[in-house]
Parts: sequence; C-alpha cells; structure tokens
Amino acid sequence: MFQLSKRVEYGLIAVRHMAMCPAGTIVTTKEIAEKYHLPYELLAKVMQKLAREKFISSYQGVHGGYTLARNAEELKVSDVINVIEGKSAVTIIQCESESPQNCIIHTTCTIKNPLVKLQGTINRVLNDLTIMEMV
Amino acid sequence: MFQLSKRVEYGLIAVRHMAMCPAGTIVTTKEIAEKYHLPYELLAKVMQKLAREKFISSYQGVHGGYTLARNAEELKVSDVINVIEGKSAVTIIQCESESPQNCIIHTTCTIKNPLVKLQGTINRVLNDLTIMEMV
DNA sequence: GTAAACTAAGACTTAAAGAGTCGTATTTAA
DNA sequence: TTAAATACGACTCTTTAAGTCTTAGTTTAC
Repeated sequence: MFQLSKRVEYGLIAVRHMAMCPAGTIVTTKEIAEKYHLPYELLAKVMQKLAREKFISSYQGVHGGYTLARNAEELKVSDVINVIEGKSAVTIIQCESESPQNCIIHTTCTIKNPLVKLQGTINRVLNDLTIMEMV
Repeated sequence: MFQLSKRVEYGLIAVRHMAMCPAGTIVTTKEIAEKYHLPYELLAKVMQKLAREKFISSYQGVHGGYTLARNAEELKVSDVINVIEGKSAVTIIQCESESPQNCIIHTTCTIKNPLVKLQGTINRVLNDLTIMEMV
C-alpha cells in the first residue's frame, strides 16, 4: 500500500543502467528488459514516457535506442517519479492533495498537519537523491 | 500510488480523536463517523482491528464503545499503520520486501540500495511520530 | 424478559488502479 | 526491401481498496 509502482521501479532501473554506460551509448529497451528480466512491453512504455519528457533521447530505426539526455548528477529520483506517475504522485494523505476547501473534514480534522511533515521529508529525500548516487 | 489507505487515515483520525477526549471517555464508532463524515461500516472494521490488537479497549452493550488502551505518548503512528495494514505495509520497493534470494534481478540490480535509505527515513519518522503529537 | 444500542465478524459487491499483452504503424540502416 | 528498433493506443487480467450488507452476540435500561 505504500510502494513505488513497477513502472517507477523499471524507470529507475533503466535510467540507472543508462547512467552506468559510457556517455552517448545507445541502449535498447530489449537490452534492458533482458538484463533485468523486465516485461519488454511495459518497459517500452516507460521508456517512451521518459523520452517524451526529454529525460532520454530516442533514436528510431535499426540501430536505434535511447541515450540519457541529462547528466546523471542533475537527474533526480523525484523527476523520474513525477514523469512516470504524474505530478504529486507521492501524496501521503488524500486530503492534502485537494484544496482544503474541498475537504469535508478539513475544519475538524487536523491529522494531516503532522503527516505533512513526513510528506516534506519524503519529498526532500527524493529531491536530493540523484541518479548518479544510484550508480 | 504512494498514499496511506483510507483505513489507515480513518484509524489515525479515530485514535487521535480518542486521545483528545478526557482519559477513559467511552467513544462510539457512530460518534466518530458522524463527526468526521466517515463511512460507519468501514470505520467500524478499523475500530475492531485496533481493539483486537489492544490499541483500544472495546465495551459492548448499550453504553458501549471504545477507549484508548494506551497512552497517546506511547502510541506510534507506525503502530497504527502496522495493525491496520499488516506488517511491512510501508515498503518502498518490492524487491526489498522479499528475501534477496527470491529476487531475480537481485544480482544485477542495485537500485534499491539508495532507496533503502529513504525507506529507513520514512520508518524513522513514522516510528518517532506519536499520536500525542497529532492532538 | 424484552427492546434498544452497541460491538463483532464475515461475506459480498463495486470500483479503481496497476500490470501486462497485443496489434499496428513508423522510422531507419543495411 | 527487410530487419530491428521506437511509438502508441486498445485491450485484458489481476489485485486491492472501498464500501455495503447481513447476521450474531453483548449489555443496559425499562
């Protein structure tokens, strides 16, 4: 109930893999899928999403594939999560993800206040953690 | 994708509510459900689970209900989560929840190492946060 | 001793999200 | 022209969370 999705997991594995290759190396989805035993189709979609958001560059055709489009030092784990899952995917408590006005229990419930701190902590850690540090 | 479940949310709201009442006050599920606009049936189940694990004491019959069975200072948010969702509900990455031997990608994938740090951080925060601090 | 107000517990249904699959189109090098 | 790659949408399957329903048991007040 409190896990990163497979898609994020696969995305991180893929990006990390690319970061470990010499800069500019073209890596194929198939290669990654085989090496880490990931379902090709699903990984392919994740790659497409990462490419669409310019985190990786795509090359079509016979010797196509992907390369990292950013420095591993600048690429944050939080970036990868946000791209794959959409913004504010990491939102500990639902109440907080909507505007306070929309929350029926907002006036009486202050439970979120301490949890928002935890939220902040998680966000900070994810923002500070670069792909480089995973290599 | 990275949220506390409603059940945990309801559980925290309930426990916090009880912590705010004078010690020994018997609180009914109905009362909490109405006050915070929570679905009675679902909340009732959460209460039962909390009672079964001795976090709260249950009293049946006409003037029955529940009271906190522990000090709010000693009751950790992590306790509530673990009781309601089962142990290791907060497990950032699946790979880590199983034994390394069972993980096919274990030998090649080291992605989890940095994420385990995050896991530790989250656990620490949840372990340190008491219900008392939510009141 | 019976009715009312509770908890207890399990079975069931529904809804949503995640994971994975399939088919087809497009691009490009050889 | 063929093979190997990306691109993309539609689809199914599975799981889990959320919520509902039903029945049983307990206690107090009258």
